[in-house]
Parts: sequence; C-alpha cells; structure tokens
Amino acid sequence: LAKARVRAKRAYHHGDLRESVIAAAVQIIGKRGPKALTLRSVAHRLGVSQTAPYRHFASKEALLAAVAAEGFRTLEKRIEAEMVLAGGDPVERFRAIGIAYMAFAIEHPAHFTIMYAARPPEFSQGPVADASRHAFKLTKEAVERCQREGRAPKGDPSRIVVAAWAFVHGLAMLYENGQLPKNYDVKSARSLARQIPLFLRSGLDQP
Amino acid sequence: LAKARVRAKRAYHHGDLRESVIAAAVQIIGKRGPKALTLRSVAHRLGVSQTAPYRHFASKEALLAAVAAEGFRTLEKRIEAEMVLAGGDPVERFRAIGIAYMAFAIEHPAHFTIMYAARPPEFSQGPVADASRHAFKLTKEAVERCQREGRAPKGDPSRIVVAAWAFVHGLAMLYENGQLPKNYDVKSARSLARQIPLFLRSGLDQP
DNA sequence: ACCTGAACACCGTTCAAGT
DNA sequence: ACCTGAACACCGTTCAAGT
Repeated sequence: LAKARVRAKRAYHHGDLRESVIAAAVQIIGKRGPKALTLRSVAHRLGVSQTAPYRHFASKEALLAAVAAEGFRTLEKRIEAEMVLAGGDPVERFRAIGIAYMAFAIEHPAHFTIMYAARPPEFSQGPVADASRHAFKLTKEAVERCQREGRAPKGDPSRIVVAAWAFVHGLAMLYENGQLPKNYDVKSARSLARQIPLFLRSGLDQP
Repeated sequence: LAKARVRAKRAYHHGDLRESVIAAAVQIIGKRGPKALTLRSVAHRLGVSQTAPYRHFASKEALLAAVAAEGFRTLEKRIEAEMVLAGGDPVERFRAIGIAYMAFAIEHPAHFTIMYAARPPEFSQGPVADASRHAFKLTKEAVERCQREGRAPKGDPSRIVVAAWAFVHGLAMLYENGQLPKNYDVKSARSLARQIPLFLRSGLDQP
C-alpha cells in the first residue's frame, strides 16, 4: 500500500543519500533560512528516518562543511569560466575574479551563507581551505601580472589581493543582508567591474 | 545557609537583571562562541531561574537584538571619538570612521559577531537600523566635504560610502574569521589608514 | 552496508503558581 | 512586579536491533 511506496522511495536512496542530503540542506536554507536547517527536517523531506543522515555525515557540522565544500567547488568553476571570458588583459583577469565572486554570492545565496556564516573547525583544513588558498593564488598571479606591466603599484601583491578580497566579500555580505542602498545596483555583478580595479591604482602604500 | 546566600544574590537582580543578562550573554559569546549562548546558560551563570530572562526579553532573538543595539551604540561613540581626534581635514575624517569601525570590531568581537552574524528581523527597524543610518550619514557627509574640496571624484557620494563600508566591513569579517594572511597586520587598526581613502581617489566612475 | 526506533540530554518557550 | 518549577515540543546524537 502506501507503506510499500514509501519503502520503494527509501530504497532509492541506497548509495545516493549523501548527495540527496546535501541538496535537501541547500534547499531548506534557501527557502527558510539557515536557522530552519535541522537534520530531522532534511531526513523528513527525503522520507528517510531521522538517523539515516548519520550514515553519511558524522554530525550536523560535517554536513555544513560538505555544503561549504560544494560551494567552494562551484565558486572555483565560476572563477575559471570568468577568467576565460576575460582573455589575456591582466586587469580584466583581476576584475573577472571579483565579478565571479559577486555573481556566485548572488546566484548561490544558500551556499554563500554557509560558507561564511557558520565556520566549523573543519574549514581550517581540507577541501575548504584548499579552495580558499587556490582562489587567493589565482588573484595574486593576476595582480603580479598587473605589476609587471606597470598597471599596479609595486610592493607586496598580497596586500592588494587582501584589499580586493575584503572589498568584494564585504559587498557580497552587505548585499546578502539587504544593507545596500536601493540605488546601488549590485544585482548585476558586472556593474562592479569598474570598482574592483581601484585597488590596482592607488592607496596601497605600505603602512 | 547556602540557600539563603543564593536567595540574597537573586534579590540583587531585582531591577537590574536586564543589564546582567546582556553582559552575561556577551561574556559567554566571547569565551565560548555564539553557538554556546543559550538562555539557560545565561540564567545559570546569573544564579537565576531559567525562565527569569523572559521577564526582560520576549525571546532569545530579542536578547541578541539588545546585544547588537548595545554594540551599535558603542560603535557610534567610537566613531565620534575618532572623528574628534581627526580634526578638520575631510580625508582624515573619512579615514577616522573606517579606523573606528575596524577598532570596534577588534575590541568588541562578541558584539561584532552578533551584529552581523545573527540578523533577526528586529534589526530592520528600531535602534539598530537607526545606528546604521547614522553611521552612513556621517560617512556621506565626510565624503561630500572631500568632494567640495576636490579631494574625491564628483558623482553620487553614496557609491563611495558603500565601497568604503564594504571594504572595511569585509576586512573586519576576514579578520574575525582568521582568514587574513599572517603578514597582513590588521591588529593595529591604524595601519588601515592609508588604504581606506583609496576610495576617494579613483575607480569610482558611474557604471 | 544501510536504515530504523527508542532513548538521552539539551534547548526555547509557556504557564500556573508562588512572594 | 518579579521569579520559580513543571511541562511541552523540538533538537543533535547514540545505540541496539533489524534487513
């Protein structure tokens, strides 16, 4: 009867539950906010017992870390795609990273929220830390090319990277929190293009 | 006996419990992180029954909103103090706001976390929104003075304010999360002074 | 190997009752 | 007015037991 159908549905999750749990978590966060995410709600949504997710995640934090890792992978792909579009100009490449970051935050708010709201200790190591380092390295390379061509001031490129990162991250944060003034059209990520390279041009003297 | 002493301690909280609850919440967040903050832990720390805080706060979120409001008041005072130090030069005044913001984030991490991590609906109105608006207005005035003296590009000053705000907020965020490179000395807030006014000098063309 | 059901400790919140 | 104690619904997590 109905019970048989439920059982069939459950059987479907054999070997696939891990991905389903992540997807359901993202959906719940997206629809009802991070506070509404409970393991039990995930399990219920998937028609699975409340303890089933523990087969695939050691804890709720481990699930959040998996969502974050997925987010960082997506961000990485977004950056790569935008870099290809940018072509060879180093300033354009620098811009592309910021545009990709902003676009990612806008297009994947649930992932973005988890990536920076909850920061379990798992984030300091493993795939999340790797992705973070990789994005930093890409940006630094773009800045160094700008410096070589005389389009950014001399000095430690890391300072420029951090400044740009802080700017874009802060902007994404303010956007996410709805704290940007109405006339500030950040919905189109490309409108930021002109603002990001200001970090290449001035003000970055050593302290 | 011991019971009498507890009773005396409790009596002390007559008319004073509200402030004590806020202070205890800040301490718990500072020592054990926002996740460890429970109304019950606050009550226990104050030697009061678990339901006593409900006399002063309608909910846990209301308590968090009160912590945030206290944070915004402190930030406001910090900005005013730094503005006095800055004197009359408009660029210095613009800098002062960013310095005060960064210094506040460093000196009051528990408040800062609550102000931007948890965002209950209470934040959209009331004292929190007021403080936010006031800080924005102060910054905008500083920018407009810079523009009048030819030390910032023409155009909508709000764009410069938002860019500077995003930058400083992002930097504080990265600092709070321990995501800044080791050689990036943000612990001394004043080392940011040279970086903040870059928003006044370039790159802020209209999109 | 993967899932269930019952149980435990903990939480926010409510409410009748105490002073 | 202010606080307590018991209770409710909910949560993360554990574990013996099922297939």
